[in-house]
Amino acid sequence: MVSKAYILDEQVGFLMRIAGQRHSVIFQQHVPLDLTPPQFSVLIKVLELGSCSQNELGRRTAMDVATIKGVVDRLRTRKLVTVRSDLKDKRRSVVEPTEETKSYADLLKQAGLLISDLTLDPLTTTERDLFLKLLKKLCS
Amino acid sequence: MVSKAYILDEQVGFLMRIAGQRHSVIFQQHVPLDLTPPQFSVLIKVLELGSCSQNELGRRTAMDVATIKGVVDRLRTRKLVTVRSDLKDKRRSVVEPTEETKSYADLLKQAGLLISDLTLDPLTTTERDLFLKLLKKLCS
DNA sequence: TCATTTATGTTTGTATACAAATAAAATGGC
DNA sequence: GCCATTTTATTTGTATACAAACATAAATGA
Repeated sequence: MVSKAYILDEQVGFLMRIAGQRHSVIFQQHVPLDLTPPQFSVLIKVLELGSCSQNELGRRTAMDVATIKGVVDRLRTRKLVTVRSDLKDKRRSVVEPTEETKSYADLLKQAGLLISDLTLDPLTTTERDLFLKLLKKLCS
Repeated sequence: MVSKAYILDEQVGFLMRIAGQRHSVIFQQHVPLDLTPPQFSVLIKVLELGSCSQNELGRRTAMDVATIKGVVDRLRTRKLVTVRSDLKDKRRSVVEPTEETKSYADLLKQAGLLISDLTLDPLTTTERDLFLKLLKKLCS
């Protein structure tokens, strides 16, 4: 009774990790301000919302409470966001983009589009749409 | 001059991260021995090779030299691999599976197949093949 | 109102992930 | 054989990622 072959390099989890590594390299080469992907996500989201509690920001960018705290802390240290406590709900930390960050808004979005484009470069237009459609199905 | 819309939740990098999170949950629920994905990959690879230097193991599982060191160290602590220095090439650390690990080989592979299957569950058979084909294209 | 539950944030600990610097050993070209 | 280069491994530092425990504040229900 021989078990079915298990080729590590063909498993979906392994391939997603490798594809993610390639994406990281592209990201790092083209992102402004030396942002990491999580930092970039938070800035984009807080620019979109204008103002948001730290925990909600975490949920909207799919980050754990402990993870979002670290990311926000580092963005605050770099003065890319401000953090203040909410007077109406004393539990909440309100995160907002700084003026400097607002001035980078367009640049960040353009870079984001370029990074996505370069990441999907090995695929044709048709394949890209299909890949994104299937990838979305694997997100829940 | 308005910049094109940038929807974070539709970017390939963001979606890959979310899909990876879902995969992680499935992985954790079904992997034997409470292994992490990198630990699992290393065990599978070292079972396949029988014996391998630490750095080569890293290359074969797409891990940085510093990362593979930590993974191997933790597997060694748990007595799932042995590490000895190569007499022919004194730079090398030779990593090998323990007897216990060998006895788990089939179980690990079966779990790996199940995890991949559950991860791809939202897709039809045709979609799975297509997704994996496109994903491979995005790996280099 | 008051006790229970829920929500928000912090802290600690473990495990990747990778850049960069270092050290030691092997290899290649001459 | 000798030197420059390459390979292997270690160490340090930074940044996710997440579980778990904790404290505080808000909401809820009887």
